[in-house]
Amino acid sequence: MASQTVLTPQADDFPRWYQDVVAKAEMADNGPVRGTMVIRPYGYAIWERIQSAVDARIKQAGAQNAYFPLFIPQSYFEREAKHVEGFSPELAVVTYAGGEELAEPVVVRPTSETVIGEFMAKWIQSYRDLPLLLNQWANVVRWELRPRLFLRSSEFLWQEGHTAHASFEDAAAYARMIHAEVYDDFLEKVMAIPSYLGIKPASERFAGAINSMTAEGMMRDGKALQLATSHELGQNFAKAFDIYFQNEEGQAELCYTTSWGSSTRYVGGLIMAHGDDNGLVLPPQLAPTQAVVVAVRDEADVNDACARVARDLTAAGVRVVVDRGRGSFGRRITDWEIKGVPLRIEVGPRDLAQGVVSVVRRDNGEKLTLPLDSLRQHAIEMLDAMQSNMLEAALKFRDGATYDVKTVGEAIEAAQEGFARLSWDSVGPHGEAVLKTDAITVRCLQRADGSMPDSDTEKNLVCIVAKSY
RNA sequence: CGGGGCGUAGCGCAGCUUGGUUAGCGCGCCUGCUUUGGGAGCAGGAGGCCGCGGGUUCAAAUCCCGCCUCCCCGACCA
Repeated sequence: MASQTVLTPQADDFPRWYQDVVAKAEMADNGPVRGTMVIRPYGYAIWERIQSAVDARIKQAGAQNAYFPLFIPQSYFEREAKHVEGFSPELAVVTYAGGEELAEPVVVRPTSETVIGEFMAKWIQSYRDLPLLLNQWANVVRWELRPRLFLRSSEFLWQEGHTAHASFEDAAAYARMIHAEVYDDFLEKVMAIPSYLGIKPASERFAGAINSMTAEGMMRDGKALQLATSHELGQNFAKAFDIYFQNEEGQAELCYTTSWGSSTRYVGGLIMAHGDDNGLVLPPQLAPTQAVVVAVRDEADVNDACARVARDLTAAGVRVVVDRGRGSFGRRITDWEIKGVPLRIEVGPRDLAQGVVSVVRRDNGEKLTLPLDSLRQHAIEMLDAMQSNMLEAALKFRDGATYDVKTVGEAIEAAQEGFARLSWDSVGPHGEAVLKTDAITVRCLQRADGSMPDSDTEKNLVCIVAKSY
């Protein structure tokens, strides 16, 4: 009966809390090879909902799904100097297969710009073939030194978009559109995570890009997490892979390409942006189970009533499961809380005698006693309210922990508990080096009004600096 | 790669200093009964190449040598 701490409190040890949640909510396990991850059914169900929401937006943006191979000839990587330089340290390379040494080693893809570039060159002949808008859902491998489940694993799942365009302007506009209408829209509307959108300073740019955009979310411990990224690749990959098209005058021109990606890291962000000391808190739109109907006791009347409630809510489009009354009540509801299920509907003999049920909201703990006949409508309203409340709460938390400062010294102080925002001119490459000694980085550059700059050479930019995952 | 630590049941650990024959504890798991409105109680039970290899000894989880692993802190990334 005595309630003890099930999870390490966030304030005691945030990383430990994170591990506890991942384990106790049955989201993932470490794989047998260091840095690999087993995604368990509950974690995968969340990922599938993320995937479908992101995929729908990608298709809305006009891109089509395709699939390219896991194995890439090593020579492809060597064609783009910056790209090979950036990725070499984390490549997994197959040198032995089929019982013998391979003539040319094969790289396990860490990202697919190179293979896809090769095929873009083959498929693009004329300006009529442009823009070419591709996306793939795949696994990628980056040999990580410091792996953490969902946040940084040696193998992870993601989507990577790759496009080719006839002009710099068209490529830039498309990458920006993806960033705003796929990533930011998804993060805000579905994940309920507000993010700072901006461009990366040169030091943090993708290997081979001319410009990298990012969406930076704030976690509950005040650290930053990069949740998505979009790159303008200029003509770098087009040159390396001969991606030419004939223009309307019949002359050969190099394409401009983009790439953009987001991954299972979303799940880590979800945990850390919304979770509390009782576990996960899932935005209703992402929750595999939106409401659990908990039978207080394992009795026929109670179970029958639970089944009726579940049927009613399912008919109204709510994702429901019934928890029949086996095992102690306290244990069961604690488990549902750890899993972050948005609504808990408790049905017991005392409720039934009065024709009511008790409904508890996961995000704010609000508990209501509602008549059975109005439950359906209230449940839908509560789910909607919770979805928008979570975004508001996250926004308030983030804004409250973002400090406007003047100097690098003040930024270091502010970054101990949140984000610091200051003029980019007062930081620059030298300031970045100073910040780095405190494990703080420039997360992104923005215009003073918070909008996305055209490039890092724009005047009067501000930067957001923080510790990060 | 440099510094620090760990390896004993599914998980978390004790035992090692001062060797001693059936290797313990908590959680979890199985069976039964009683329970069930905030992590239930009792009883019974299953589960171990004590990281690997060698050595010392009548006897090694324990002492010695070698190796391996994983974790934590300093250079990259979705």
